[in-house]
Amino acid sequence: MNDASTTTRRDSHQQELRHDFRSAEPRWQAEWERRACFAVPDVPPADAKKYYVLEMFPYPSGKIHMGHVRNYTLGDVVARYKRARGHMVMHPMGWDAFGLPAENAARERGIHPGTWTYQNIANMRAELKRMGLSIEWAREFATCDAEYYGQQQKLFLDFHRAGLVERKESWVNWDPVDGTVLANEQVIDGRGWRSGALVEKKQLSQWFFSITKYADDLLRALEGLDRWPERVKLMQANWIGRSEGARVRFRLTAPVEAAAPQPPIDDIEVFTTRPDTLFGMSFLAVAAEHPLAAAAAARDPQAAAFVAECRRMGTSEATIEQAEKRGHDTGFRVAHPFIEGASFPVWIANFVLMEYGTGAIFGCPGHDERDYEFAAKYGLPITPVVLPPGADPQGFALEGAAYTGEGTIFNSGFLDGLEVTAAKRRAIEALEAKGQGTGLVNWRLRDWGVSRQRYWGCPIPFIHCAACGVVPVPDDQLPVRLPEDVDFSKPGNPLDTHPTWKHVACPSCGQPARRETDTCDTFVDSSWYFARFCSPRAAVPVTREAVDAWLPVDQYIGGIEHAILHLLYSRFFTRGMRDTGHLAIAEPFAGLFTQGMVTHESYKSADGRWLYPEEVEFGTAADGSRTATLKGGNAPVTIGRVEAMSKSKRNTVDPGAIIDRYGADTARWFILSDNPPERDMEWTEAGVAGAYRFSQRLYRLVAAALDGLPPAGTGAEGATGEAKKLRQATHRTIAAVTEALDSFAFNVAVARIHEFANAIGEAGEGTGAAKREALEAITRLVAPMMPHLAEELWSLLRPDETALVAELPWLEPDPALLRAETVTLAVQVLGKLRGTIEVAVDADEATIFALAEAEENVQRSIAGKPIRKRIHVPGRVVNFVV
RNA sequence: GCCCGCCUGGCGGAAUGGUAGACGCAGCGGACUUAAAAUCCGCAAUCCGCAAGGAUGUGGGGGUUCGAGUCCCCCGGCGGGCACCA
Repeated sequence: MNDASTTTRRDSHQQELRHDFRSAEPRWQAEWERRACFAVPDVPPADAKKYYVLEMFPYPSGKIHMGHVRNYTLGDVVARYKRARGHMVMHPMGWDAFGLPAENAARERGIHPGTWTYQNIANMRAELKRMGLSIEWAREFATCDAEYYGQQQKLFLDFHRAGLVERKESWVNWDPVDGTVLANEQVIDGRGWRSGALVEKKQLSQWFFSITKYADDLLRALEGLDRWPERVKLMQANWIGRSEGARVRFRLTAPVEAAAPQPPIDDIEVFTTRPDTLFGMSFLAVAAEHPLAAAAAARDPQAAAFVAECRRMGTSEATIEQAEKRGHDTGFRVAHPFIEGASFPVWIANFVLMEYGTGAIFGCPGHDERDYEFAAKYGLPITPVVLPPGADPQGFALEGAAYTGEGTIFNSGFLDGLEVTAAKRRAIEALEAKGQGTGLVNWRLRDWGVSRQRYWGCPIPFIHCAACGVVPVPDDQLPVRLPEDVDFSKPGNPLDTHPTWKHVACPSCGQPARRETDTCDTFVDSSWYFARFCSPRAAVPVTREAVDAWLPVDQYIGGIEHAILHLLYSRFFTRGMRDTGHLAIAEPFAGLFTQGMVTHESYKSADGRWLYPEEVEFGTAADGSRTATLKGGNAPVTIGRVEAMSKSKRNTVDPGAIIDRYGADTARWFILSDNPPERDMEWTEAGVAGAYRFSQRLYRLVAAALDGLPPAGTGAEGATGEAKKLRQATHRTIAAVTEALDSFAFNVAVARIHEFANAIGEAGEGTGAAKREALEAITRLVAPMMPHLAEELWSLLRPDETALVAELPWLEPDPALLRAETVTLAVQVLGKLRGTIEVAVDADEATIFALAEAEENVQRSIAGKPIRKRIHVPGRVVNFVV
């Protein structure tokens, strides 16, 4: 099979009309670099229109993948387009360089995490540069640079001074064999991924950022983010999870001896959004981590066994909620706040989360699905207290499920007859009057635990002193650097097991003390990097003049998988930095675009092995369907599903190989042309080959026309006939591509450029100046997408021009050429298309109706029936109702 | 389990509530060539029909409307997130 890398020896004319991307792409990249086309000052001049384009920075895994290529291509189109529109564009790049994979590499291959990371960065930087991105590399940094994480430590201390940092107990996944804390993804079916040991929950004292202090503001401010996708705002709102309800105190019928040396427990607090259903209560349930569960476990081995079992479930909410609902009756009982003399059993339940509300619920199985399932399983009573509209209170019974809709309260004493909303209010009033509870707004959002018991992260800058407590590291001792000499052969956190690193003098009293050995969650690193880019070498976290000028990011682009956590943490961090005087704004990202994933077919050999695409050869079966066999043999291969590219499925395509074979412009063009950027795209060999053909066609279109073109600058005004038609196509395409780029419809922009290329190809002789105008226009319209080819074409069309396309302004369409003289209207009868008519754009309605009615096929459909209604949508449609 | 999306020809997709399928990929036919590749031209949702034309059609079912891919309700399939992967 022939391909783009085969040098074909044919007549010299053909040879001449072939775009040699291999020499052109590096040449233009060097020229952009030489002219510093993409450099901007930290503080732009006052009259500059600034525009900050940022793609989510990559984790330096070693090689760029197609997801990166897609992400950075999208961002680069925006950056180049906005620059052409007259903005001063900042477009930086860096590395999200701390994290688990570097430690895994260290354990598995004995390579130092730092060495591994910086090698990966060098590789990936070179690969990204080959894409021809309009990035200002002078701003580059990695989060594992001490210059970066040292400034992060300053922010940590500033946040601490501002009351945004606290220490709390929290639960982690603990691997008892490896002696390490496990990430959720390292827990597989309840076992540690390396040791295979059953994972336990363990309580540790950890560092937290007080994100909940901003819960209300983080929720309200979503409204103002008018250039964010609605679904992302919705996901964030649900995550923050504001709910109105009540805190209810249930008195234990007898005090319970607490497990730890603490005063006995005599009541349990519950949060509920349904105080209206209190009369439907049938049990109370606490989380396995609740003090009352501990008290039960202390005196009852069965309760202890159940609590231990819950501890083996891990900390992931998905695991907990998907597990079968199970419980254990503690034997304790609580009194009902309203029903004199009534009491209910207290259970420990595996679906109650300690982190939400108070870690305890009251169960009303009649009107809550989870409570219903639980009550049905353990034979607990189910009393309906909400009567659906129109139901009969005498004969009403729940049929196999809870009723969670609106209705009227019954079986509920003083609440009877009230609607749900009114009953909630009345119940809260009654609770408050009796001192048994209070109305309350509760949030699902929890404080952000940032402690990680790992080496490859930003050290948390505190020192533990027996005498002085937890003492901040003084500013002049920052950064707290990671030690270089670390031993990954021992279990546990290498910082903790390091012989000397943690032993320091207390900054306050000078006595021997211990350094904090926890490092930061890597989400902290990515929560302010966008601000650091504005003044990347500053000796402070950010310089005010730079961030005040450049922030917020005007267009942020990245994967939908970050819709909640990364974006929420960055919004929190920006508020924290504002309140500690580093910034003036609250919202970091004015515009957000979330791209889809890159997918590919997967392939499996007969023995069930995943195969790389380059190991497979394709053919066509007798029935026309595609077949696949192993290359260099004919062992059958199964073509599997199209799914997200992943190393484990081996359905990956190496961007480097694609650029070698087709060039960066082709890769970029295919990615943009395939589908809308917010959707998942499928990488196909045929698609990229098609994109390559188009790039060559464009080159031929220009190169073949050169000899016949009038000199540059020849006016095309006053053109008639063919030439005018071409000029209309030119200006309509400028308008259409501009609109498409403004709305992220890059695939539509590509389609319009294809149509335009067809129109130029069809344009007849004698269109001289109009043809030059068209070729120059198409060159400049493709420039954000295929920047190297555009420079090459521009140099052919304007050999004497000194400016690069990258330095030219965007084109403006001539409104006079956008107008049409006639318009085609669809003519419908009863909403069904029966014909079309061509009318002058300014034709009056009577003329249009007469013309439409006269149309032969329309006549046949009306068939003499009287017309009851005539509808005319100007420029679109005529509809007759008969 | 909970929250959020997506679903249109063989494939990717286009379409301010107004001619569904633009444009591209793959396919088929033709031109060029000794031949192939490359290139250029043409055809193409499905079914019926020689044609004119008709019927069906945007995951399935229902609704609103003169008119629904688009708005509303229910269902199905696929995907993202669920707080220590990044």
